[in-house]
This record gives sequence, C-alpha cells and structure tokens, in this order.
Amino acid sequence: MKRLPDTELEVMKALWSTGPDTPRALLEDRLAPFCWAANTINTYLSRLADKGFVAVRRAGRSNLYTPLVGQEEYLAFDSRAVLDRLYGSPRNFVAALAREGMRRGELEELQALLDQLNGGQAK
Amino acid sequence: MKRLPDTELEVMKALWSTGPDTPRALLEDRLAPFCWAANTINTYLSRLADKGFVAVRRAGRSNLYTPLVGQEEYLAFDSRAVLDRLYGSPRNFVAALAREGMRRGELEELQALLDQLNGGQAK
DNA sequence: ATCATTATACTACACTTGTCGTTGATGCTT
DNA sequence: AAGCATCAACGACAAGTGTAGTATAATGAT
Repeated sequence: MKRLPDTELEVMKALWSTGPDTPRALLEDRLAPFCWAANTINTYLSRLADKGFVAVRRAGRSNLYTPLVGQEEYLAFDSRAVLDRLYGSPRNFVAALAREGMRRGELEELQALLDQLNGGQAK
Repeated sequence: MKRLPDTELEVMKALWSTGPDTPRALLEDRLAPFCWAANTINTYLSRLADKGFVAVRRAGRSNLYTPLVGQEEYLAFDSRAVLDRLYGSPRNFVAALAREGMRRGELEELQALLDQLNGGQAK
C-alpha cells in the first residue's frame, strides 16, 4: 500500500462516507466544498482506479464508484506510516501534539480510549 | 509553515541531531545510511534553504548548516497537520494505530505520558 | 437521420520531489 | 603561474501531483 496525496485522499474520504456504488452525482455533492472542476474529480478518480483504490462500474449513462480499500484499513496503514516517517512511537506523536496544545476534550477522549484499550481493568 | 517531503525531512532530522553550524562532513556522516550522492544532499539543502528551514554560512573552504526551524516546533506543526488531513482527533489516530496493532510497550508509554499530561493527579 | 446534451476518456501543463551530472570557483602543490 | 583537487552552484530529467481543457461517445428530442 502507498500513501495517497491530499486530493486523492479527500476523494476517498467522500467515497468512504457514501459507501459502495456511489453515483457520480452524489460524489460531486460530497466534494462540492472543494470547488473542483468536474474534470478535476475525474482525474483523481482515474488515478485512484489506477492505483487500485477504487473500482469503476458503468451503470447506464453514468459511472458508479466503489472504494476497494476500506477506511479502517487505510487509516491503520497510514497511522503507522506517520510514526515511521517522523515520530517513532505513538508516545512521541502525542507529545508533539500536547506541545502544540491539545484542544478541548481531546485529552479526555484519548484517555477514555486508552482505558478501553487496556481492557477496562484498572492496573 | 509547510510540511516537508520525506527526503528533506531526513536532512532536517540529521541537522536537529547535530545542532547549529554543522559542517558539511558531519552532516554527510549522519546521512550516510541513505547512500545519497553528495550532489543529492546539496539539492536537499538548497531546497531547505529556499524554504527557510536552514541557514547556510560559509566558513573558509566549506559550508556550515544551521536549522532555522526547531524540531519541537516542526513536530508540533506536523502532528496537528496529520490530524487535520485524515484523523480529526488524537483519539482517532491512536484508534487507527491500535487496529493495526500497537507494538510492545507502545501502549504503556502512551499511558504514562497521558498520566503525566493529566498533571499526575488521579481523578 | 440529425442535433444538442451530457458524462466520460484523453491530453496538457505547471510545480514538486527524488536523484544526479556538469560547471565553476577556491585553494594547495610544485 | 599552472595544474590538480575539492566543494559548492547550477542545470537537468523523470515521476508524481494539482488542476483543468478538449475530444468522444451515448442519450434523448425533433
């Protein structure tokens, strides 16, 4: 697996949010905030198809798009890649975030997750 | 600030590890594992200088290089950029990591950091 | 059958990144 | 002063990315 560039990632995010066999129109809807030309979205979709990230299926006059790589799968891969690139460990990543200043609630959320990951049983 | 490409980041990592006014020879030493041609390192340094990440100073026959952006500063920026790009929150990032399988000790390290960030006082 | 619509496929182009080769300046040797 | 060695500046080039225009093919209206 390879890390995706920012724009292609945005397209994947849209696809993940819409599920399989997403019609083109819906996809454009989800991507509307970016104000990309329709052709631009085309290019990103072709590239994603080339890379094996989405399947394109013809349905009548139009196309349906389906993500071939799941969100969970990609996030798992990407998060580890982030560590390898610069941080080395989750600890270092979170430490960097903390230095920048965590936002309201982020720390609590994280603590709650850790509690859960620890199996709930207190030490 | 802008995120750096992988190779330039490796050069910055080397510079951070060697401190200010790093002579060229030492830098090449640190970068030896990458087996880059000397010219290649030159290019990365020029690009980093253009981007304002390093200062170059002439010292006699050779150059000295100094990082203009601190490691802490860059990590703080980059970690937040990672969240904005794909995860949204530290929680989601760590959840993705957990799904991929945390490595030995990573979870404990992280918990220890959180304890510390929470100011130590148990709730 | 022809024309207009429309969505897709193909092509283009500038900028970035990864990687070096070539040129040029500076100083050391003789 | 001439030639050699060294290091840095500049130029180069392929692949990837951001962004979109032009061409083409299928559909529906006359």
